[in-house]
This record gives sequence, C-alpha cells and structure tokens, in this order.
Amino acid sequence: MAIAEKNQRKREILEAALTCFSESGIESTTIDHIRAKSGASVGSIYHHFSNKEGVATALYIGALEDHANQQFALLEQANSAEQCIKSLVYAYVDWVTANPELALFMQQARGYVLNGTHAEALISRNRERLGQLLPYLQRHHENGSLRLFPKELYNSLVLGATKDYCRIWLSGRAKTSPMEYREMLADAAWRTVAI
Amino acid sequence: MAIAEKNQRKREILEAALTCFSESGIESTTIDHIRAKSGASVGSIYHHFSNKEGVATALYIGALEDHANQQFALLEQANSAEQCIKSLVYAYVDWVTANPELALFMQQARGYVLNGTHAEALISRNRERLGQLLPYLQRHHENGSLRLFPKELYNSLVLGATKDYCRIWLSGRAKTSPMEYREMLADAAWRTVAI
Amino acid sequence: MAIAEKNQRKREILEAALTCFSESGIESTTIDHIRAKSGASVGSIYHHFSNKEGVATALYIGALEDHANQQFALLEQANSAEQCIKSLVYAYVDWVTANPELALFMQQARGYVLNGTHAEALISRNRERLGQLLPYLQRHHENGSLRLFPKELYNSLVLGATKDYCRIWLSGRAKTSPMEYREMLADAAWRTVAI
Amino acid sequence: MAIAEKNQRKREILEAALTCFSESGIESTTIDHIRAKSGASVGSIYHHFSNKEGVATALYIGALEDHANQQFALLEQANSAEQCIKSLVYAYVDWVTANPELALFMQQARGYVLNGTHAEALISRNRERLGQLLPYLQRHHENGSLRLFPKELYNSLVLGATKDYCRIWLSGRAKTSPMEYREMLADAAWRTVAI
DNA sequence: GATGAATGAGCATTCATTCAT
DNA sequence: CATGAATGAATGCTCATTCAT
Repeated sequence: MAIAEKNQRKREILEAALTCFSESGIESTTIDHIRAKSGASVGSIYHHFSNKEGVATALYIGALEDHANQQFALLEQANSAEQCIKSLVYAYVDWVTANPELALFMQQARGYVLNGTHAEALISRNRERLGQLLPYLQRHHENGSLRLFPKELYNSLVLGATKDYCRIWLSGRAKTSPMEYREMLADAAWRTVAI
Repeated sequence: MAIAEKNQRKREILEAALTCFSESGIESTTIDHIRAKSGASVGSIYHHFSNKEGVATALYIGALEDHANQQFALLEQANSAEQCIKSLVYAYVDWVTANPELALFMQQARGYVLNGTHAEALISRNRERLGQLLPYLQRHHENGSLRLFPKELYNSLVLGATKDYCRIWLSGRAKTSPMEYREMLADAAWRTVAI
Repeated sequence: MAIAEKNQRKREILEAALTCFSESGIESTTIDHIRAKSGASVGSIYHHFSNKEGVATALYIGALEDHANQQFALLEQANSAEQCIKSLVYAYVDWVTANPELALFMQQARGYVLNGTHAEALISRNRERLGQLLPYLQRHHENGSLRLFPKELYNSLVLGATKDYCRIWLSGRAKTSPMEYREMLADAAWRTVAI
Repeated sequence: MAIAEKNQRKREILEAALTCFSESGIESTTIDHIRAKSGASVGSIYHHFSNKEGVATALYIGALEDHANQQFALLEQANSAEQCIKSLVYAYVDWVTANPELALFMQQARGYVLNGTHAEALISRNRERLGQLLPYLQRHHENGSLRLFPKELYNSLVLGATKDYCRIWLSGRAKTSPMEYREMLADAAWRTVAI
C-alpha cells in the first residue's frame, strides 16, 4: 500500500478519499462522500486536514514520495546507460500497475493541487527530485552512450510513450496491462535515446 | 481560429467558453462566467446549447474535427513510412502550437465530456477516425519498413513523447515551444517504430 | 414604512430580513430564516443582494437616508437656535418611535455593517451628512446663543440622553415611550448647550 | 487591570477572551481563538467555564462589579448634589478610559449575555445596584437642588452624553480621550438636572 | 486539572437549470 | 431569439461541545 500514514484515522480518511477520487474525480468527490466511506465525521476530516485540498495534497505528496523512492531503488542497481533508461520505464510501469487508483488520482491531481496553496512547495520539491536524477544520467552522457537532447525534452522522450499508454490503460480505453508491454516500452525508450 | 461556427452568437459563446475553460478549468467555469465574457444572456446560452456540457462538447467535437482534418491533409502527402510517421508528429505539434487554448481544453475535456450524454457518440466517432488512419500505416507494414507492435501500443509509441512534451509546455512547466523540437520529436518517433 | 424599494421582491426580502434581524439579532438570523419569512428562494435573495451583509447594508443605508431626510425637514422649519437643537431631538424621537424595528436594527448594524465591504462608502456618506448639518448650527453660533464646545462633543451633548433612553426603551428595559418624554428630552438638550 | 481572578489559568483565559472579544466581537470569537491566544487547551476552557457564554458572563460580571465599586467610592466622597452628579460622570469616564477593552466588550456583551442562562441573575443584580444608588440622590432631591424627572429618565439625562461620547471614542470614530472632556461632560450633566 | 481528537448540526454561498415575459 | 429573475439541491466548511485518556 502506497499510503504510509501512522495515524489510523488519517490513514482511513486518505484511503477513503483515494477511492472516491479515483472513482468520481476530485472535484466531483464531496467531503460527505469521504466521510461516508471513511467512517470519520466531517469534523474529524477537517481536524486532520485543513481542507479538501489538504486531503488531496497529502495523498499527492505521499504518492510522489513513494514513487520517487522506488525509482531510486531501481536506478541504484543500474550499471549501464541502457539499464538506467530502462529502470525509469520499469519504475513507472511497476508503480502504476501496483497502484492504479493512486496513479489515476495523480493525473487529475496535478491540475487540482498545483492551483492550491501548496503549489510552490510541490514545485520546488519536484525540482529537487529531478536534481537527484540528473547525476545518474550524466554519468553515461560522459561515456558517450546517450544522444544529446535539450534537457527539458529528456523526460518526455524516455517516458512519454510509457506515460501515454498507462494513461490510456488507466482510463479503461486499453485492456492490456502495461506490465505486459514493460519490455517493449523499455526497449523503445532505449532506442529513442541511445546512440 | 479553430472554432468554425457561422452563427455569430454561438461563436461568441464558444470563444468565451474556451477562454474561461482554459483559464480556470471546465468544472470551475460557471455559466455565469461564460455569460459575462461572451456578452450573451444566460437564457441565450441555454437556447443555443442545451447544457454546460453541450458547450464543452461542441467545442470538443469541433476541435477534434479540425485536428483530424489537418492530420489527414498531411498524411495524404506522405509517400513513405517515415514521412507517414513524421506527419503524425507534425500534425500534432502544429495543431497544438496553433491552438494552445483549445489544446489545453482538450486535455481536461476528455474526462469531462466522456462522462456526459454524448460519450458514446464520441467514442464511436473516434474509432471511426482511427479506422481511417490504419490504411495509411498498413500500406507500409506490408513493405516491412515498420516494426511490429501490438495495435493498441502504436499510438503511444509514435506520439507519446510529443504529447507529453506538449502537455508540459501547455501547462507552463516548459518554456520552449514544441515547434522548436518538431524535427527532434519526429525523428525520435520514427526511430522508435522503424526497423 | 421606512423601507422604500420599488422592486417588490427586494422589498419583501428587506422587510422579512428586518423582522428577523430585530427579533434575533443580525448574526443569529440565518439566510434560511429570511427565506422562510419572505417567501423568496435562497437563490433569489442572493440574486438581489450579493450577501447577507448586502441585505443588512441595504437596510442600513435606506434607514439612514430616511432618518436624515426627516431630520432636515424639521431643521428647515427651525428659526432659532433653540428650535434647531430641539428639532434634532424631535427628529430622533419621532423616527425611533415610528420605526422601532429599524431603530433596533440600526444599533446592532453599525458594528456589523462597518466591518464589511461597504464600510468606507458609509463613512464618507456619514461625513457628508454631518457636513450638511453644520451650516444650520453655525448660523446660531454666530448669534452667540450657543455655548462653545469641541465639535466632536456636540452630537453627544445634544442627543446623548435621547439616544440613551431610546436604546433602553428599544431593548425593553423601559416601558414608557420616548414620545412621552419628547419635550423633556428636548428641553434638557437645549439647557445643555444654551448659554 | 480590572480582571481580578486568583486562579492563574482562569485569568489567562479571561484575558485572552477579552482581547479576542474586543478585537473581533463576541459572536465572531471562537473557542479556538481563545485557546490559541490563552495557551490553554479547549478542554481546559470548558473545565473552568462551562460555556463560551460562561466566559463572557464571568468577564461581564467582574467588570460590572469593578465599575460599581469605583462608582461608590467616588459617590461616598460627594457632599453636595452637584458633586454627586459629577461623581457619576467621573466614575464612568475614569473606568472607561482605564479599561477600554473591557468597556468595548461591555457594550456588545449586554445583548449577548442578557439572552443567556444568567440573564435573570444579572438583571436582579442590576436592580439591586441601582437601589443602592438611589439613597445618595434622594438626599438631594429633598434639599430641592435637583429637578424632578421621571425616575427611568434620570440615568439617561445624567450619563447619556458621557456614554455616547465614550461609545464613539471606543469605536475609534473620535480621537480625543473622554478624559479630556471629563469636566465638560460633568458640567453638562449637572446643568441638565440642576434647578 | 489538562489535553486534543471526535462529533454533527448548522450555515453561507454557489450554480446549473427553468421559464415567464 | 433574447433576457434575467427565480429556484432549490448541493457543498465546503465552522464551531460549540463532549469525552476518553
């Protein structure tokens, strides 16, 4: 379970919220839905999270953290440029298929959360995470095994296809799990950026 | 302008709605916002479009049509597998950079419109359009110049990176116009599916 | 009736609100109380007044206007310093006894309305009204028939006792109508500021 | 400091409440505001005072007591009708300028506290206090140095102007401290009721 | 005495939609 | 076709109060 929260009540609320969000979308989910599904009272929800936005943000940050951790775990085992690139695809596919509800939520959440009060905190955190990623890749640039691309294009080239298919799958428009295309997507990613 | 509507009042409403939608999101846009921006009355909006959903759907369908037309115009000039694949990228980049407001709207709209009354009509229309696309590609499959992939993966492999970067650009997280990366993205797409 | 509003619906709402406000206080009156008493719908209330505060402000301004008009009507008939001063007391007593609900409301409203969005408009309007009052009094200063006091003290010296008794009467703590003490209060006011 | 309360925690709560009340009004002040300002916990507030109303009432009664004491202290030194009347003004002005926060609170509190559970206790206490006042004045009536007025009008005639100006000053609408007008107000009061 | 999590009735306000003119 | 007043269900949120620890 990607929702790591010690306090039981908070966890119950977050889990209920996640289900509601991924079933009906964030904006269509009402506090009362979350209340009904979580068993907590309205007041309790507001006691632990200041806002509906607060609930979404807590979920969002937790998921981001979780995904980043798994990504780094895989990256650290990679010994070549190829393994490195493929790790990124693996990490994405693995996380999405392991947490489809959260993954679906994350797609809607960006627009919702990034308009809220916590936008700046999130953006700086994201930058930081990206900064941690770069050293891994740069190592291989120097070896000459990676094509040169504008930095801002890299992520899209490596993960674009994977993200797109995952999105389609999560929305129900494709039936086959990304897991089955894991290698294919990793190969394609590597082909895209390899010399 | 991608909004082709002869009736002036209807066009005014659609244009106002588009601006509102892309500024604040579809769900956060109220009929009253559209009324204020368009200069039409509430009653008039409901007279021309039966619904808020009706406004969004009209916009959505018009944009889809427009994009498809441009896509086919480019595809018809393509003489090789490579030109064919690249045309798809070009068409996407060109349309998005020419209609950024509409493009932003389309991303949010899918979720909104596909829950509404017109969902089925849209889905079948989409299938149809995809059906029109296939002959172009199949021609080249038979020539053996394209890799074999599961059909449902094709779109993501070809357009995934492009769509991802466009999304980032539209959201303001990247500054460089996709237009500048048009060739790079087209090359990458071709490299991904070429033998 | 001190509520002069041509639009019938608006008047119904204002009258209902006044009754509620003077019965239960402004803060304790809910929009739903006003809705029930006025027969209008919630939406209609918000259509005509942007706010609960908007309702209170409309009432407040209307009452202020009405009282000021009556005050000037009396003042214009006054030919001496004494008549002038007494007119102010008469106007106050007459208005309060003629509009006890409104008068009660005005006392609570000051604190409520003057914190809201319209505070500044009200303050400047009040200053203006006070400005119109001064010429009447100054005429008599020059005749030497009035004691000299700091300007900011004048109002309290002339009307303080009247206001205080009216307040007590409105709150139910005194039973005798201020109307019965009209002359006594006017005499006292005159004695306070006369040479 | 007019808040005399031996128990430190209770005093902290009362002082915090007073500040909140006079800053934002009684109804707008929440238990949580008081909690934050006092440093006590919600539970602690409810332990010491059974209610929000209980907090306000404690404050109200304490202030009433304090003011009454000062009033009698001055009255007892008065040897003539004139000194007696003026003492009442002095006591009022002195107390208000010494305890502006409390004074502001008292004005709002009447309406709030007199609707609550303790209303009757307060009213009878007030009557009692008024009863204690009468002998002082009656002494001078018999001497013929005071005008005859209906009993219920007396307080307003003597203190009306003073109360009114203090109210204006407390609300910030007048800048000059009542202290500076102490003699003027006392003279005016005397002129109003003297033969 | 102290703490703060939990409760839930209550409230102001929003907004899509209808309909008489 | 156009207008905008009217409707009322729905929603996010507040806050006094209780109570287990």
